[in-house]
Amino acid sequence: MAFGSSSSASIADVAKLAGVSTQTVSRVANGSDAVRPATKERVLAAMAELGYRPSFAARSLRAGSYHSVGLAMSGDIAATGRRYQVEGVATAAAQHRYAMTLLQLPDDEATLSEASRRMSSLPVDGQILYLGSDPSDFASFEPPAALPTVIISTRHHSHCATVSNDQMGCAVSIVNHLTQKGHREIRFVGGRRDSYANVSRQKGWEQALRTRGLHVVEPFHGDWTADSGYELGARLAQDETCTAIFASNDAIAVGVIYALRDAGLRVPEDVSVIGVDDSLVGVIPHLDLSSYRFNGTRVGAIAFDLATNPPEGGEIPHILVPGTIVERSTVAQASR
Amino acid sequence: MAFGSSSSASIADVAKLAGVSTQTVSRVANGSDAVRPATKERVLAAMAELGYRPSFAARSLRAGSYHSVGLAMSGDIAATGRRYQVEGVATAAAQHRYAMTLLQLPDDEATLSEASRRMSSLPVDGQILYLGSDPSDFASFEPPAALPTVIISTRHHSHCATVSNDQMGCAVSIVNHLTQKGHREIRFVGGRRDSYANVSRQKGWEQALRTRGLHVVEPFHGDWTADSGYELGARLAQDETCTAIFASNDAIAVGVIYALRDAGLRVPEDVSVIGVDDSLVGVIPHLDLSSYRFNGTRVGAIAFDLATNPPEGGEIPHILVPGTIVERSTVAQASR
DNA sequence: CTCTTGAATGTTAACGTTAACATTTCTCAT
DNA sequence: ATGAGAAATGTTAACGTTAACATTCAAGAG
Repeated sequence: MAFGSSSSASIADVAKLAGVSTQTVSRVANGSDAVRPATKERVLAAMAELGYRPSFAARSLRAGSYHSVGLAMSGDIAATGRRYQVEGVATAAAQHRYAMTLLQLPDDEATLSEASRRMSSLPVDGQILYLGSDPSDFASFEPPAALPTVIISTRHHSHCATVSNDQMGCAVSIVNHLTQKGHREIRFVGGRRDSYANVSRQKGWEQALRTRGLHVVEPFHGDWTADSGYELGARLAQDETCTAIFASNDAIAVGVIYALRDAGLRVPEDVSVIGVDDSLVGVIPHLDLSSYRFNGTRVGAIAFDLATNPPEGGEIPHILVPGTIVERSTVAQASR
Repeated sequence: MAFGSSSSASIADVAKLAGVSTQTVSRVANGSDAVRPATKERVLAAMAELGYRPSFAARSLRAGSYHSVGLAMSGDIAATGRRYQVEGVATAAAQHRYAMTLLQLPDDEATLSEASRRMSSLPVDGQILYLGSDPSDFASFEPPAALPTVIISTRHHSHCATVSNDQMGCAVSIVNHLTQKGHREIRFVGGRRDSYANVSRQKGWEQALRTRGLHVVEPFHGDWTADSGYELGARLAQDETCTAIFASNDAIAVGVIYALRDAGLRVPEDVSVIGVDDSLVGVIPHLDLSSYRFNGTRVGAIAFDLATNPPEGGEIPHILVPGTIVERSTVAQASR
């Protein structure tokens, strides 16, 4: 058992103990087959005895790359909607045997340039910036030449590749889904007005309705909670013509459903309700809620690819990843 | 604008362009005040022109440390219960201006030794291992001498510092809370039997009841979902004497509440219900659920401390971090 | 004008690793 | 035995940075 050796043993210490050159130790450490089994044994024994740990610093200095991708974030790692994308990047990295360096920024330093500045001195070959919906320097930010940069953002950026969930597409899909079931009076119930995602969903909904020549009723907005959904749902219950409701997230959808039921309407027989994020599975008894599930895994995978293997020239990519509808409860239009 | 320079500029390139020595560039890069303003200007200009990015590899090779902590995980980063601890580590790291290297392991490689082996070649000064509830090599694992190791685990380990949420303490607190309100017939509704957390909570509940000489009724177990909670709640509704229910998580608690109400009981007037994790805030209309909230931030902070600043000798720490009860709905015992 | 002093800048060496090349050792056909 | 060729191992140099020390320079005192 190692004893008192303060700093870790280097390849030279191992070499000396095993009676070989450092290069041979290096070969063993990297699994080269050009080492005699007997020698290999001795080296491995020496490594074990000294508790040898290869120096990442020296290796990557030599190699000129880190085999690691950086992810800069502000706010909660695991807030709904965010978590799957973070997980997606981590999974993509794991699959490529890359490490991932996570840099969490305090909210008051959550700008692209600050994130990039900090990331520059970390061991990463590429960076993925995933800040709040709208960092203050979004337009003016220029990525460092030495570090391939990807922004997770619904907005297009003039210098950086961008990827994100397709918020507009989400709305269009949902409207599609409902119209295919015969619904023509489809209302939108929004979350916070200052949320980019919420605004995009509303925009997509409105646009999809107009394309089809359907009736657009000015939507209500709340604050993403079920209680706010309930309140807005109670108002919508007065709307005699409405047969389908698109809620901007699942909590709102749940609130709306409860309000409709409390107003004597049947869900889904009278009114179909669908949410977004598919975040409430298993959490409410006897409630199967249809929802739109984003594909965070794919967003993460694409962000990883673009950051570690940036396209040479040409267009700057702006990729919107579609999700899918998880159908559990909406029904064909019925008369009310 | 930089143009075509394939690999990043080094300190030597900057020095040459600015007409100074590399040491002066180094001084500027590290904010030393022993550089004349005019010189500093020239160096900064050269850095900007070349898109200079300091080499993490060279710096840490020189320094002998990485200023970074590793977190190895298996499974979902953001599963309930896990997310706050991950976030806690990330936050602690950010506060100390450390980076965090996240290593995600596929489920079939989720052993402590594999995690440690992979982490050994990453740029970290210490590692935090946070695998599933019970990795196969928990008992036999020996941490590498060169890498301070902390395991996030409720179990005690003979060679590694361990930290975790105090599951037993959670149960004891909840029983305390309910007995203080006068409840004496307190039932437990469990999640999955193969979950370490669930088993600990049950054990703590049983122990706390016995200490007080209270009646212990053999608990039901389900699968963590609200539907399973509903089913078990429906059975408990038959239990005429029960006045308080401790559900092993919030979804179960919700299921139980609905079942009790459907059986004609009032919650909380007839029966108080409390859950664990405080995970359902804002997602169910008009439902304020009392819950036990773990202190993941503190678990993360302690894990970070132990990993980056390991105690010299003496006892191997095993720290259980208590959470707090978030009281929203339980009431004093009433007759039924 | 010289000397002293301190500020500014430069030089050297070392951190641990591995690609590229050089050397030694082994194996086997003659 | 001998030499050719292959296999195993060794040597050198370079990756980019900065601490420690060395040198140069500027400014003020005498």
